[in-house]
Amino acid sequence: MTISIMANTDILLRFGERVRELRKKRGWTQEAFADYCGLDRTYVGGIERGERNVALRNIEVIAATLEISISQLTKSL
Amino acid sequence: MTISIMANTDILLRFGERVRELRKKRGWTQEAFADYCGLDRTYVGGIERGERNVALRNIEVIAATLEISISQLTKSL
DNA sequence: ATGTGACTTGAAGTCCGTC
DNA sequence: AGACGGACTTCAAGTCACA
Repeated sequence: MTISIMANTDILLRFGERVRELRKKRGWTQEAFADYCGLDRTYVGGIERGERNVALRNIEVIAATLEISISQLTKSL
Repeated sequence: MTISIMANTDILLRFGERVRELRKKRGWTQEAFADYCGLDRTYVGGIERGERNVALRNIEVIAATLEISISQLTKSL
């Protein structure tokens, strides 16, 4: 029995899916979102695909851009 | 007026203080905690001093070792 | 509008030690 | 028990051209 649909998959994939979900909910493209974050478009793409082991400072930037706390951003992980 | 005592200070410092607080609450030394995490003792020391921009995989390891979720670990940040 | 490979540079992370 | 330094290796950060 699973707690969440994202349980038991890699943390980077789960984080990426979460970011993508929240970004899309706001109707933003990857490119626009990357601009808001002050990050490169391809870097954000890599995060959403679970290829980047994002560090705390960028996690903070992403949460701030989504206007939620880091705790909320990592809620379902 | 401040929301939290740790607001407006660097995210790395806040994270480090949070880790230190939770580690001490469990009565663990830095070295023992580092061993449990499978990380280097000097690295964990650096994290607690706010000198390390910890990435997601290690945040997950730290949370798991403390037996809490990442969301709980980053609750007060 | 996004995925991907290749790349450089700076920081993550380890291992030795001293105070 | 923990801060801190030097030297080292691995990896995250950040960018680009092209599909």
